[in-house]
Amino acid sequence: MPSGSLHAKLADALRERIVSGALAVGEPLPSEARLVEEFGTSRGTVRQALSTLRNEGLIEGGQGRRPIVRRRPMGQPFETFLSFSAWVERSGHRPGQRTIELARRGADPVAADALRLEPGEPVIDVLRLRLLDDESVMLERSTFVLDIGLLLFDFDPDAGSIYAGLLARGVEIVAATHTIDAIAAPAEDARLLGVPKGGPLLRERRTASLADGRPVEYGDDRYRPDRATFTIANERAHHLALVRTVPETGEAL
Amino acid sequence: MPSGSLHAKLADALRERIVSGALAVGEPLPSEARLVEEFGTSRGTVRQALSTLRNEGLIEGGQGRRPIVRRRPMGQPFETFLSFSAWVERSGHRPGQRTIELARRGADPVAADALRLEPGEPVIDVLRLRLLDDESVMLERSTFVLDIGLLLFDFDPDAGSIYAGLLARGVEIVAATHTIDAIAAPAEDARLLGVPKGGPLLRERRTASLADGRPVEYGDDRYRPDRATFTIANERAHHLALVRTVPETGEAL
DNA sequence: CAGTGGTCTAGACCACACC
DNA sequence: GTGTGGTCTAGACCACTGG
Repeated sequence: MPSGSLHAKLADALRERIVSGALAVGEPLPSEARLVEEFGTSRGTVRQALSTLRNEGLIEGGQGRRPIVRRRPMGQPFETFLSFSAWVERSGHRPGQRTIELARRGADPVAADALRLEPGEPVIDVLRLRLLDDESVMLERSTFVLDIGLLLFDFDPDAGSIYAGLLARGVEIVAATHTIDAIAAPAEDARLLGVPKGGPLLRERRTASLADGRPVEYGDDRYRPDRATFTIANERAHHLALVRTVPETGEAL
Repeated sequence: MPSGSLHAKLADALRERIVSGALAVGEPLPSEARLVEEFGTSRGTVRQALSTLRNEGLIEGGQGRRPIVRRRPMGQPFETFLSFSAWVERSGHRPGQRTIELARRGADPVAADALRLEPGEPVIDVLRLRLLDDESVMLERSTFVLDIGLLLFDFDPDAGSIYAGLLARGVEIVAATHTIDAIAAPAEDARLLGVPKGGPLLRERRTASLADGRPVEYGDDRYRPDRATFTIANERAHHLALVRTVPETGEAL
C-alpha cells in the first residue's frame, strides 16, 4: 500500500524490512548514501523517510553513527490501547471473552455526554467480560452510537476484536481519549471479576472518534489491578509510549 | 538559550511567541515565505523548525492552509509527569507540600531492585504529602541513590520541585518509566490522605534515569482517585500525550 | 485565480564516530 | 583520515485551499 509520496514509500519499504526481521534489532540501517543509491532519490527524501521512522520509535541513533533498529517496536501504542486481545497475546497469554449483554436502549447521561447525544437517544450497549488465561481480568462496558452499534449485530463479538469487525465494515477509528483512575468495586463488578466488593479497580474510560471527529464509542473498562497495569515510557524531548502490562505474579501490593 | 542550530533557534523563537500569547490559540502562523523573509534562512530550515513544533503538538494544520496554534498546548508531557507543582498550577489550582520525612537508610528490596542496588545499601528516602488547594491529594515516597539524594539536604524540599533543585545542581533526569495501577489504601496512607482504609488509591510508580541510563530515583506516588486521574490522547499514526488531570468535582464514581 | 504548504532535487560544509 | 549523519541553501514543481 504505497502511500503516494516518495518518502512515504521509502519509509514503508524500510519499515517492512524492520518488522519482517530482515533488519534485526540493534543492527544498523544502510547509510543515507547507500539508500540514495538504492532508491535513486535525493538525500533529502531519504532523510525525510528516516525522520518518519525515528518519530515512530523504530530507529534511534545519532550523528556520525548509522541509525540502529530499536530494541522493541513495542507495537503500535494506538492498537495496543484499542485491542484487548492483541495486548493479551503480545503478553504471551491467551485471551478470551464472554459477551454478557448486547442491547439497544436509551443512552445514559454519562455516555450521552461523551457521544454528544441527548440522554435517552437510542444507542447500542455492550457488556463484555474479558479473560486472560481463562481468568476474569476486565469488565468492559461500551456504548456505541446507533448507526455504528447496529453493525455489531452482524458479527460475533466473542470471535475477536470489535474494532477489527468494525474496520472490516469501513468504520475506522482514528483517535481516542483515555482517562485512567481507580474506583471501589461495586457489587456487580466485584461478582463478575471475582474480587471483594469495595476493593480497588483500575478504570480506563475512553471516547473513540472517527477521522471527522465524530465520537462513536464511549467505553468504561474496569481491570483487576493485580492482573493489569498501564506503563508509560518517557524520554525528554522524545515522545511517550503507553502500553498495558501484565504484572509479574506475586508482586507486592 | 539558543540551541545551536539555526532551525532550533527558529523553533525557539516561534515557540516563545506561542507560549507568550503573541500568537493566540487558533491563530494562523506566518506563512513559510514570510518566515524565510523574516529570518533570512532558506525554506528548508523554516520547514524543519515548523516540523519540530508540529511534533511537539504546538501547531497543526495541513496543505494549502497556514498552520494554526493548537487549542491546548497541554504542556510538555515529560515535565507534566515529573513536576507535581507544575501540574497543579497549570490546572488552575494552588500546589502545596509537606515533607514528612527525609532520611538516610538502607534501601528496601523493591527500590533496590529498581535502582540496581543491593537491598540495604544506603539511600535517601523522602516521604512527602502533596496538597492541592490545601487538601491532601497525593502521598509521595521517593528513594534516591545516595550521591544524588544527599543533594536534597542542600535545599528545602518544601520550597518547590525536587527535580528543579536537582537540575540546578547539575543533575538532569532525562528518562522515566511509569507504571499505573490501583491499590487498597493501607492504614497509614488512608490516615494521611483522609480516605477510608481499604478504599481505592491510584498509584503511579516510576524509575527515573540520567542520560547515561543510570537509575537515580524510584518513586511510589499514591493519589486520591477523586482528585487526580491520568489522561491519554491517542491518535492513529500520531503520538500519545499523557497528562495528569484534576477531575471535575461531583463526578460520579 | 493567487497563496500556501507538500515534495523533491543537487550540491555544500560541518561535527562527530571510528579506525 | 574516512565515513557518517546534521545542517543549510536555492530553486523547482505539484496539490490543495481559499476567494
